[in-house]
Amino acid sequence: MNIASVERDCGLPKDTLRVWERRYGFPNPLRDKQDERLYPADQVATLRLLRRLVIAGHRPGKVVGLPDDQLKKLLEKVGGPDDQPTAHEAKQVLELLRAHDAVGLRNHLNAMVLRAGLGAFASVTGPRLVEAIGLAWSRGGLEIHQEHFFTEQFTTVLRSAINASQGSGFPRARPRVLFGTFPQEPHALGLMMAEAMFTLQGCLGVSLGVQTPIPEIAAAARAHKADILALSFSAIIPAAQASAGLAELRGLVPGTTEIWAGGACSGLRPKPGVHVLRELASIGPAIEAWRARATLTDGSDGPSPGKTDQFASTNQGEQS
Amino acid sequence: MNIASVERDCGLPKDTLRVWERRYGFPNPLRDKQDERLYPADQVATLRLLRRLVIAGHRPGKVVGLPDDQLKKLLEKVGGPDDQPTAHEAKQVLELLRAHDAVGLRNHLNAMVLRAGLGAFASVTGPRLVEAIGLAWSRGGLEIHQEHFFTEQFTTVLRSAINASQGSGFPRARPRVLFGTFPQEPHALGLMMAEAMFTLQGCLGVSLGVQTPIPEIAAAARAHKADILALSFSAIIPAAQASAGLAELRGLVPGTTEIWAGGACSGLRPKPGVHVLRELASIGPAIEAWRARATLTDGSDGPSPGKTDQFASTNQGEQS
DNA sequence: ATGGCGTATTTGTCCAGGACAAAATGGAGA
DNA sequence: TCTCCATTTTGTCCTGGACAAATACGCCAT
Repeated sequence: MNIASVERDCGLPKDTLRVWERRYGFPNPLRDKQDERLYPADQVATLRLLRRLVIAGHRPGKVVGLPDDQLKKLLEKVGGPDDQPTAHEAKQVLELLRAHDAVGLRNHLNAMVLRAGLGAFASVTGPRLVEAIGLAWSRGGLEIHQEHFFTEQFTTVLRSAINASQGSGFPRARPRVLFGTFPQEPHALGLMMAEAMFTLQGCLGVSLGVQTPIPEIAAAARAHKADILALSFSAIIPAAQASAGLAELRGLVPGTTEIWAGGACSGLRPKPGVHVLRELASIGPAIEAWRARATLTDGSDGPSPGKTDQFASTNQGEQS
Repeated sequence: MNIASVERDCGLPKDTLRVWERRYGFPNPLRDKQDERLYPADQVATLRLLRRLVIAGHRPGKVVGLPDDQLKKLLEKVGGPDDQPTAHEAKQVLELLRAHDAVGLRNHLNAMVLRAGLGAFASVTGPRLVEAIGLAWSRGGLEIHQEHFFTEQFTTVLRSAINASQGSGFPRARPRVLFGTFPQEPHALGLMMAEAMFTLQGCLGVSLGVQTPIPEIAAAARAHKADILALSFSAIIPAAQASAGLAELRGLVPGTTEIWAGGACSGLRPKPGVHVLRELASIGPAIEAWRARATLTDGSDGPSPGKTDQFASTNQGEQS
């Protein structure tokens, strides 16, 4: 396996792979006749363990080079003790995942949506479930393909629930909302849960999907005459990048378009012209507030700017 | 904009950006105080044009360094003259896209599915539409965000059609099908259209989504006891990589699991243990053939291997 | 003990410029 | 017109050095 394949499969950049080898002596790939690195399968597997540990907060210098069994022992400890209520809710999902029961998983997720209602599912149950699955993965209790499989089923269930709720209710023309993520952000579930929350308020949202270049997001916002630009940030986005990207975006879209940012990214801070919604449940009230502002200013061009800080709730429940 | 951002936004690897600069004198980025490249926005825009031209078959040595207006002139010529029937079908969709009409686009796509029926849509109309949109993009007639937007709407419509058809019809337990793409392949539409074709035959398919590492695909196939592993390849996958990946995968899954590969990738060739389906419409007959083989061998462990070449149709209509 | 702050270490990303194989091109001969 | 071989083009990989941002550590004051 060459260095480009390892980069794709493990998510570790080429430069990082080379510098780990230089500094820590691991990985220790073979070389082909042109002196290019050839990574054996077992080292690639170890690199995947290492990536999980690094994401979980371990420092490369402390863990790179350790034998596999020690790495696995460390992995079991990440994330602290099991969160009881979450564990209970997620337990059955994990069991279905481990049993590879596609039909059962789909039915179970559908039942969860029906029981909780779409609003509670998208703002509370769903995020909690996604977090639990991510935690299980980082502990090594799930294979990558099981996480892919979960994502796919979750997407299907939530998407059809959104579609179903779109026709009903009280559809309103405004605010017009555009959804998207930055190019660094491949995580689609947080975005979709946000979309659900907006849909429940009668907004007909339009999604660009994940990983759209910032100038393109801005161009789309202008083209759609969006009232609100909703961006989702998972924990993997470095705080500085999120901040810089939001500033760039703020400069590219008209002042009448509000920017709402949410997600588990720790570096998300409210700034002039950028609202931060710490949890998905606050989307509903925020839309109501927007509409109140809109009618106040005659509703033709959206609300006037200002009153930013009412969005900066202190709660920090949500995750991507 | 630093080199990593440009890599993400333009899809050109860092090494390529540096070597173009060295060889052709373009791009010609500024430098910050640590002597690192800073790309101005206009050069990034030109790089996007260049990427389109290179994908369309132009050689970097001939086009890198040319002024923007010449590049745009070249872009208008790529893809040959308009394909008349396709152009007619896609015209309204393009108009809706250019008008940023979310509701209209959704309704139009839904109407297309209803008019053609899911089978014809997923195997003929849909691929043709996707190809026309891709062509329009490579000619510069569409912004990136418009293509994202189209993908999102297309996904939503097709996904709900698949869901709706899943309950009805004559669900059969076999064959069990697993869908996925290689890590290099981010294109989800081809995969989903294939999923639709399988679903119409009563298969309850399970999707891993895009970009799953090959060992993980194999692990999932074993875990789900898949009868068929369906892989989608778009034109961006180099022939050699597709071939090598399929060989690797073939060695990792049991002989009772068939591998079916399809898509616009030119390098896709049938080989021992790997079936190539050149067009989506051939999926239906192929499943019937599988079932005939399955009952022949008592249907408990799937059909015996062999009779590979019946799948290697000569037609080449499909695209990813 | 606890919290704030300045210094030291760690870590990821970038650079230059060379090398080479795979792919594409072009020309010669059948 | 087609096939085959030499030549050019092109992308990706290499080494080893550099540096800033992030993180940990030691110190002092409360």
